Amino acid sequence: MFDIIAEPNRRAILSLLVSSQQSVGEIERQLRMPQPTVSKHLRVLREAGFVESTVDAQRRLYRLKPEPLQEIDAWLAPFRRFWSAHVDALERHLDRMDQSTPTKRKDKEKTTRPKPRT
Amino acid sequence: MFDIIAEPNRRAILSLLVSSQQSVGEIERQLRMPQPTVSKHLRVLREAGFVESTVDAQRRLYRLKPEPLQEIDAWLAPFRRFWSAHVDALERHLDRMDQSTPTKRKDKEKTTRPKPRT
DNA sequence: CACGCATATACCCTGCAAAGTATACATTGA
DNA sequence: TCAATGTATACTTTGCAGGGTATATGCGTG
Repeated sequence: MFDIIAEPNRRAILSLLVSSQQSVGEIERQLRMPQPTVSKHLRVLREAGFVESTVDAQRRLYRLKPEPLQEIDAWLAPFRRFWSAHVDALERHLDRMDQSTPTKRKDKEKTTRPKPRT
Repeated sequence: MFDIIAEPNRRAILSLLVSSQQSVGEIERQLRMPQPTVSKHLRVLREAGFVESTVDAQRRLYRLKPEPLQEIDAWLAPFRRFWSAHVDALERHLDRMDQSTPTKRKDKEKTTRPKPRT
């Protein structure tokens, strides 16, 4: 599942399909990649359940299926909890620093403060 | 970035680190993988910014850094919109079904829908 | 200082995934 | 029926990532 989205072309295809379903030829033209490449990646995506296709005459229309990406989203959940906790801690820490050492700052190592936005 | 988390051992390491920082040896033991493997994956993770390390005598303590995973989370955003839109549409559809056929219900297994693809 | 523990790195080997090219298959329309 | 279009697949080649083994490096301790 993670291998699937590791491939940049496949991610591009998925991003294309998020707006609406597309035929192989449309994907081929928009992403400027050779047709066999598109077909092969679509096959991988289909077999992994990321997309499904319907037949429209000679064309095949591919559309997104949400489940696999939802699973990836689910995998991220513990990490989301992790970093939101850390943003909170950082903000509390910086708040205390700001009032306890308003004029001096050591900057011994990487005390460079990045933008603490989420 | 996506290549990084495509590797199962690396995902395991990241999942371990989400609870607290760990030394190489601790990771090695908990995941039952050879030490060079752990070190090599940690190197990849460090160079990609997923983890950072501090020195504690002969040990090195590795801890999670949130940014790269946050970017992956951000990449998922459009897809989240996609599938929630679909859930909404499905729910609206089912709502209409519910009021258009209000009296007839096989009140065996109540409103259990036949596995609607979310 | 020498040893032992903890970690990193060098090296080789193997498998596999992606690209490219050519070709097969299927559907439509004349 | 044939040609054209649209898509899938077969085959080969190549690069690279990951594993295994051995060894190097660094840091405490007797």
